Amino acid sequence: MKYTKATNYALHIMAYFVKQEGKDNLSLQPLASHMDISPTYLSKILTQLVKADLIQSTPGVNGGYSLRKPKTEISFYDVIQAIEGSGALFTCEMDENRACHIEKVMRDAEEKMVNHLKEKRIYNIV
Amino acid sequence: MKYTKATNYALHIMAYFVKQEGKDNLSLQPLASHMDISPTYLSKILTQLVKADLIQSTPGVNGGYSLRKPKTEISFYDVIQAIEGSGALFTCEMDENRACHIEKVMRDAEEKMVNHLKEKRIYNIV
DNA sequence: TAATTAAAGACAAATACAGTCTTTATTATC
DNA sequence: GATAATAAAGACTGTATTTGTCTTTAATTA
Repeated sequence: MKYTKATNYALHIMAYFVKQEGKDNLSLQPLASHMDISPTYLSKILTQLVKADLIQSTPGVNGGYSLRKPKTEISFYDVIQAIEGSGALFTCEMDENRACHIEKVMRDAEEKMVNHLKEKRIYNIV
Repeated sequence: MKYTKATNYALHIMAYFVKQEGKDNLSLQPLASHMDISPTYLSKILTQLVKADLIQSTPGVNGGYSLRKPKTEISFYDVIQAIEGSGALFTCEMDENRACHIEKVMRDAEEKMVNHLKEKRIYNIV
């Protein structure tokens, strides 16, 4: 569970979709102006959200993007995982074979963070 | 609280110091062979631990490094902070002025991880 | 004074991230 | 069927961070 700028964009984008739930498809250009991101960069992030089945897209005239699931089912974790994957923050590459006690503590710590992100839903903050 | 390879080295180094507590100063070369890190790179990490007052160093013949505090007082957090500082993992740069609700959730999540790292001591795992 | 040790800082290579540009594929409308 | 509007894909560049090396300087003991 690492974070980049794209993570932040994705979370803000999803929050916007949750706010606009029920309205028409949102297309790239208006979204880009509203979020103040370049359309091409935004496009890459949206494509990742589509692949993770959080939103759906339709090309062509009147196309755009819209939520795929009920808004109550979308956690912070879901969104971040869509962008960053689910790799651990910390990996010990020293004691290759045997279990590393340090890694264990670090993973347990990260798990507490992740659990919080699984509990919190996007609609909790719109 | 971000992590790099240097974080992992530092934690393993401190674990070794805790194990060796009470023995003579450990100097760079033996430490480097034991940890399998290049001496010059190790030196940079040790210098950071010295600056954070976790260990102390003495130059010259029979010099080296040794623990600065009672081993029961050294948390994972202390070590990581010495290497990485205490910057947050996640920062929202969008809503410059007003508080960002997304950032709030992310910071709360991180805090749970950090609290775990403050509770766990190095001597717990040696 | 010489030998041993740590500290500091310049430097290089590798990696990851942010962001742009161009081309292709799909859909609706005329 | 042609055209316009839209998303998807992929190559590419610039920048920042991290890892690691090398060289020089400073401190301490014998």
